[in-house]
Amino acid sequence: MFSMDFKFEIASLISKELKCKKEEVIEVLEVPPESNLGDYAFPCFKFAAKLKKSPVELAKELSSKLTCKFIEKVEIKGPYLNVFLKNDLVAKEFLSEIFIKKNKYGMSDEGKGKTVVIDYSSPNIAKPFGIGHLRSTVIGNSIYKILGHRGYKCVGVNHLGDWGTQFGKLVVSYKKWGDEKKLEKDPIKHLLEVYVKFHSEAEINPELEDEARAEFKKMENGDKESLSQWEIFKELSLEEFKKYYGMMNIDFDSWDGESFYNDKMEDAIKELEKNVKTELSEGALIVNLEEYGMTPFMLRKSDGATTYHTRDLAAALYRLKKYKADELLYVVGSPQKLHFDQLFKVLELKGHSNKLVHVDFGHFKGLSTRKGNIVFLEEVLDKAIELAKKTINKKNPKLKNKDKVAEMIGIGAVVFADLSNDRIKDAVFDWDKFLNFEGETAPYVQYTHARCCSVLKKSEVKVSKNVDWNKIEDEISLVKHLGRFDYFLDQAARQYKPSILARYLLDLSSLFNSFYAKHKIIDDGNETTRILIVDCVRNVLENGLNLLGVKAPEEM
RNA sequence: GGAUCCGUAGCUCAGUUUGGAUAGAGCGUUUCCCUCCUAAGGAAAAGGUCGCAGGUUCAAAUCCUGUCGGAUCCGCCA
Repeated sequence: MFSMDFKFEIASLISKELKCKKEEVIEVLEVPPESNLGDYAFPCFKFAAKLKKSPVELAKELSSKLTCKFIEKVEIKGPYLNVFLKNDLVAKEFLSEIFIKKNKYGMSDEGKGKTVVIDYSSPNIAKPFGIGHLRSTVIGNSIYKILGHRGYKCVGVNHLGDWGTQFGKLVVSYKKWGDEKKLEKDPIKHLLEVYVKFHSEAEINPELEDEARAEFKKMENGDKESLSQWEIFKELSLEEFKKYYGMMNIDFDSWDGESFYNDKMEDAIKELEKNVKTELSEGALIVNLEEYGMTPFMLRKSDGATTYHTRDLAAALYRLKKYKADELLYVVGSPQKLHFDQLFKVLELKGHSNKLVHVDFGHFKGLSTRKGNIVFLEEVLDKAIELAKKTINKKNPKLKNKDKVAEMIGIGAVVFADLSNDRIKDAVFDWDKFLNFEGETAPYVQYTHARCCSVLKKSEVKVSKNVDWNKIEDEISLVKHLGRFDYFLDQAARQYKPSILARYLLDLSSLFNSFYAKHKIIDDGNETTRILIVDCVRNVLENGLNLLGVKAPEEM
């Protein structure tokens, strides 16, 4: 925010000299790749041709005229004009702001008055909560928090996969191979077992598929027996899912899953047909999307049953109406790209101009539920927590609340590992990546936070913003990075990429740790200023971690 | 056959949307650094024809075209 002001002021100085619009200068004014090249750089070659001068000439001319109270010096480096700001003024702007705003630092009213409905996590009932579902869950959760911080009203929807022919399969296979005792003992594992068995048996015996379809038809028609079986499966699954959500401190505003829309599909079709032309093709009701280069959007199968197209249409219409949503976000894997392109096109054809975004992400390679080849979230979290506990016992055996801290660290490591890379890329599941506490990991950032807390606790100095700003020297790169929090948050929000925030926190931690190793903070003649910086770093780290859904322990 | 996404160091990735200054991290490898605020840390070394080939430009990892690898999707599963 404040750094934008510096940029703005420099741009207006330059534009005055060049007699052009301020915006033109702002657009090209950049931040140099290295800090020894200054705070802002003006690429003279972008204007030189227009003014019929060589870039170097232009740079020379400008350099003598760029003076103001916050500019330390101006340097010509090739065709670039590099502007250096005065450290004390920069530090004063950034640090005072953080000190005053505390955990509200980085908030903005960017999204004020706008409601965004975010569909995330959305696991399938009666299937294990695998590591594959973790991505949607943690990415969605973080986007929910980040957008909230930027002023949006967020509605988090867990669109449970609790309906469809798969439940026909499940009821049929449970009837054939199910075991009540096994179901009681470990419901999800047992249901997965019979589900996998169904698929292997169906390969030899294809009429099983028909049987499953018939069973689901019974459910749709309200058959009590089938439905009560389904209820049991659903309840058992939800119980387990909520355990994980609790561990990760994730909650939803709505749990309306697929079954919720069961009685809203016919209305949705009618509603759509008011504005969009549908047609019958091979007995199925479709919206032809050929002219948009897409395959048809199928509303009803030839046997009269609705599809997930219909269901997602009904859900979208419901969300737009009920929450008066300005934006709909779907945090769903990239294999469903086409599906959402189709859905968005149909909504557009219906006349909706809302922002519709498929926040897509790559998947873990080589994992598939149908083949029973799956990594369980429970196992990953448990192992991470266990390892964290071991590490604590080794490194800090006197720590209080060991169990609680181990949970913060273990879960943090897993969540962060999944968030820190660009969501679009496919990932190879690797235990070492999730169970690593060094380098670019949550424990690294958490450790940095704990270090800050420790210093603050030991120092006798009271944190205050009445410090000697002239004593800012080596600290300046750290301070400047603190000032960029707003920019990176904005980018993360705009691109729906928590990874941008995660990278920022890693960089901030790295800068702090370098500083920490090089300089003493307590009893070094400059304690008041440095303590303020430590307090600000701590504040931004905690704030940033929270927005990622990771907790920041004070000791570890 | 049609469409989308990915390809950067031994491995995992930033940087590509908005083209600019010697392409950055982490892991692993090789050295150092705890009588001093938490070594889950810090300092340094080694490691790259940015898949390949063209094109646009004063300037390309970044934009365009082609091509090769890998992944994914393409109406009666969700």
